[in-house]
Amino acid sequence: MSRSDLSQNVCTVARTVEMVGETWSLMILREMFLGSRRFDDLQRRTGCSPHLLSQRLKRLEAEQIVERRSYSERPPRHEYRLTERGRDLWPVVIALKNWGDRWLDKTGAPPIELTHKACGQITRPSMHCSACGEPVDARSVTVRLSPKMARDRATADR
Amino acid sequence: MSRSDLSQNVCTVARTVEMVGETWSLMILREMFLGSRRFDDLQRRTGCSPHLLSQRLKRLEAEQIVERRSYSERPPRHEYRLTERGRDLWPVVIALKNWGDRWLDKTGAPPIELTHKACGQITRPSMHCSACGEPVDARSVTVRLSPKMARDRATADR
DNA sequence: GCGACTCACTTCATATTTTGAAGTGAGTCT
DNA sequence: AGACTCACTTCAAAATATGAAGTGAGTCGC
Repeated sequence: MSRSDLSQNVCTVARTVEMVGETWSLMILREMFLGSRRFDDLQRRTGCSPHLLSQRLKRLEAEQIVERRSYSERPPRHEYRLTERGRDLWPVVIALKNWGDRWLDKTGAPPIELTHKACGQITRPSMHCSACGEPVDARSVTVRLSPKMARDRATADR
Repeated sequence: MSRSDLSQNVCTVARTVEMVGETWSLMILREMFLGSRRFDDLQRRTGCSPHLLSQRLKRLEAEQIVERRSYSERPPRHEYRLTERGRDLWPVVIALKNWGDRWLDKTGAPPIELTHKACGQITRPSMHCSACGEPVDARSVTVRLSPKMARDRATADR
């Protein structure tokens, strides 16, 4: 199965992975959440080659995750902005950050520090149950697949 | 900059992306969170080629995200299990799922349904502030970079 | 009005990765 | 004995990524 066949998958994780689950797409998203908007900034701060950056931005634009807009006619200048769809990928980047801060950082002081505007405290957002509000992890839930998803996986068994 | 240079990055997001931010690694993780443990199951249910699956599992094992263990001497049989480190990647997969459920699913019934064991309710975990417990998103936080991280990004500017 | 510079890319040759089909080897099952 | 399962490995072809160099519109300083 080729990577792009994932878009046909019933599983929404698979389809999301197909859209943004590439190294440089994730790096571009990180960088945009840190505030970069311009091509050159993205290129230097992510370390991505201009060729690939250009390809990735086109894809992210086609997927309506980023928007390309002109902010000056003369000289002609553009910038890339996250759409609502794009901003909604924030938890993915935060989840990656949390894992890295916990398991890869040796200094104890994470390279990116977040402050919650509303409460003014330094925060490290984590997953909570939407029903009861308690923290949740892999072990605190049970999984149920929709019939369609179960069939999809069964079909792959042939 | 090549993909593997990301591991030298100060940013823990970059380093995490380098470790697990590949299409098939993420698919393997999804599948393991759904309960698959055996090579063949992973292969068929993710759709990954056996060659690549083998490579990815070796990498995930080297990174101590999964553990390979024998569950039968004769016949010789192995299974792969998530370590604690691996289980801690759950929020990444959930964040991908949430995004996909919101933006890609047209049916309204997500293919994977989670139930919180403690409260018995169907749940869709989301990010909450670790300090005050309120829900947080991209717009509700301010970002501060550590001096090292700021330097790292500045250096890339040369 | 010339040369240097910035931004936002594109082009191209080379290198690396992925894909998919086929094969392997230990062992069980009938 | 033959078919089958599991857990892979091998290999060639195809797809993708990398990195250096180039482009073109425009500005800035002298």
